[in-house]
Amino acid sequence: MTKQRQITLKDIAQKLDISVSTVSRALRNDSAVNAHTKKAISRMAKQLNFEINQVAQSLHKKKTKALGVIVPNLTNNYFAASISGIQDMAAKKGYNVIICQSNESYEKEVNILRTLANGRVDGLLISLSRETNNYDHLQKVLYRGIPLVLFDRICNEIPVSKIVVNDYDGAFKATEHLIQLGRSRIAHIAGPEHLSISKDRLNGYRDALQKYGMNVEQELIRYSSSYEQGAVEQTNELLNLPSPPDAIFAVDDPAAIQAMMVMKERGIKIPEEVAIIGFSNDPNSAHTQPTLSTVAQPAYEIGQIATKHILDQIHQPENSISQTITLNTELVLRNSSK
Amino acid sequence: MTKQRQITLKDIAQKLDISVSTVSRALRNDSAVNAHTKKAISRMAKQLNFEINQVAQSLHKKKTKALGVIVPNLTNNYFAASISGIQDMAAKKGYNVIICQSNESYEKEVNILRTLANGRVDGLLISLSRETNNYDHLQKVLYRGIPLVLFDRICNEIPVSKIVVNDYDGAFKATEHLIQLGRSRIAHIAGPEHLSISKDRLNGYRDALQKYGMNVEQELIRYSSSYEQGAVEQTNELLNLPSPPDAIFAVDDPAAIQAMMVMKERGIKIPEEVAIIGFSNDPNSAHTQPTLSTVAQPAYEIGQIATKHILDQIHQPENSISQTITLNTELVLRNSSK
DNA sequence: TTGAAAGCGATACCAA
DNA sequence: TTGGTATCGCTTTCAA
Repeated sequence: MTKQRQITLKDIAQKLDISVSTVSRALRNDSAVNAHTKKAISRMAKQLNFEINQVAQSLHKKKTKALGVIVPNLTNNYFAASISGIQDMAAKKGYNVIICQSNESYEKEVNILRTLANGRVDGLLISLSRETNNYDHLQKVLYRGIPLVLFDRICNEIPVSKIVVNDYDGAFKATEHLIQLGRSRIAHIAGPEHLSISKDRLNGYRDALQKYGMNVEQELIRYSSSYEQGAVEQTNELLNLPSPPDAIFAVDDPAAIQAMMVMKERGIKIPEEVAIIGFSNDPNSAHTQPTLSTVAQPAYEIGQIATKHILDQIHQPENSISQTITLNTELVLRNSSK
Repeated sequence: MTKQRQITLKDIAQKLDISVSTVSRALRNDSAVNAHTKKAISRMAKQLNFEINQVAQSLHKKKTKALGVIVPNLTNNYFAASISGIQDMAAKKGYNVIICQSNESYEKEVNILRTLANGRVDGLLISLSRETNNYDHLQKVLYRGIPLVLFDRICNEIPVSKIVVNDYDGAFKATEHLIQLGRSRIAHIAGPEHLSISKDRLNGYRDALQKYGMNVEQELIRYSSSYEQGAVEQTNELLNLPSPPDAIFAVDDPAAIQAMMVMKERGIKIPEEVAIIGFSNDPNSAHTQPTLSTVAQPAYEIGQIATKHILDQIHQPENSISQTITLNTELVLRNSSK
């Protein structure tokens, strides 16, 4: 199989003995081209199997028709769903999506951002790694005039559009639900301390307790140390307390599911002894035993909305203002909190 | 915030009153550049916050340092894990990954392929949509000399490297396991008919039955019609048979989980009345009630290997031969088949 | 060791 | 309606 050289405008021009400019115009359906010429050109293009070179086009137009996406982890259902939303919306608008995962590493995030920002993409959608608590890399991208939108794992230090769910409200509702179930020692398995989602969910939890006149006990709030197995450790700590919790609100479904595994191993009855509720409505949560109550986040929609925003910014950079869009969550009650 | 113009080699050259060529050489650490000049250039580059324009570089080199990936669906755990493997390996070798989903549509797959192949990527990794049974679009890409590797959802009609698991063997082992459990009416919830994975798994199922002297009954083999809810229908059909099955081998875990839901609704005891086993070792399968037996596929590794292969082809197109790499599966026995 | 100039492929301005 | 030419930013050959 001989590697076929790429067909260019020049090839078509030479075959038809006309100029490259005319070929270019004709293929873009410029009205200032004779109908006959146009027809001949498009016929020849088809015959030669011509496909335009997007790289050359990008260089000239300074537009790549590509969006960059950086997420902590692709295998997390939440991010997979968001990306699916991003990808569908981008495709609809004629954009490609370059996806990178930071693997929860700040250093990787910085590197990826640097390479993506070098003319490869017209805009960036980012969900921050759990390690990220310095935002110079984002600031740099902004300074270079590249549109940027944060989603889910955002930070408040950077003035860009952000798409999030109402984490505070979701956490509040989840905690309130456990209270109304009659639980009195409600623990919280918290997320990485400096992430805004962790803070917001923790605050929702705290405020719900306070609204119902319950104490916020520090020993019932546990932060994870490692990402993968964090909740295992936290759950064990909670269950080992002299006075263990009778309910747990976990920062996300993976954490909740880990907690459930620990409790099952220890023979603790869910929800009779300990009720539990997660966050994110991971597909897994509908299949656990017992099925897991959770707070549903519209992941796919977040991806779509974030994409719509970045495209708006790309197409009309002048009249686009940074705004934070907060979507609502929904309590999904299942058997783990009955 | 004023949009900063992109810094180019020319800017550095002008500031230092030297030529663009020298700047280009220096930044690539060409030995034929005076050490002093080099130092001055790299200092200036840093000072101006210079980042090379990859699009211009790509145009010249005819290399984009990007790989294209097309999968049917990003939210499927199997594909998410494969992509994670692709992405990690690609990043390690300095490549970006452009990810697209065909949403199981042949038409979309063709379109995506067309746009990606236009100079955007140096190679393509594809897992075919369930609708795809014409391979002209792949042939075209091959003819244009763009390296191509198929993984998981492959076809045998195109002479390229393929990375798959031993679907036949996995299915055989799964079916054999059900037989050894003492089950006598073992059904198969099959995948889309023309996909090679469906065929191979079906054959493994058939041969296992035959090896043990059991009949292959057509009524116990059910193909899904729609993708999303296919297994629901198939399961109901099976359970409504005059003589329903006492075991089910499902083409993948999502299908198996759907089947379990149907059986639970109908009050059928798993595994006492009907044992079930899936395929792919989806993370969900460890959390279902009962936990789901399955056949584990090394999704992440498949992604890594596929990427290694495409990179080999890109770097040494001459001595790369098309080969099919078959990875082994592993039986994961849980409570749904005890 | 350095510079000038051509070229990658497409677009757009200015002339004709 | 068409063609010539400069340009996008970088690389590379040829000459100096």
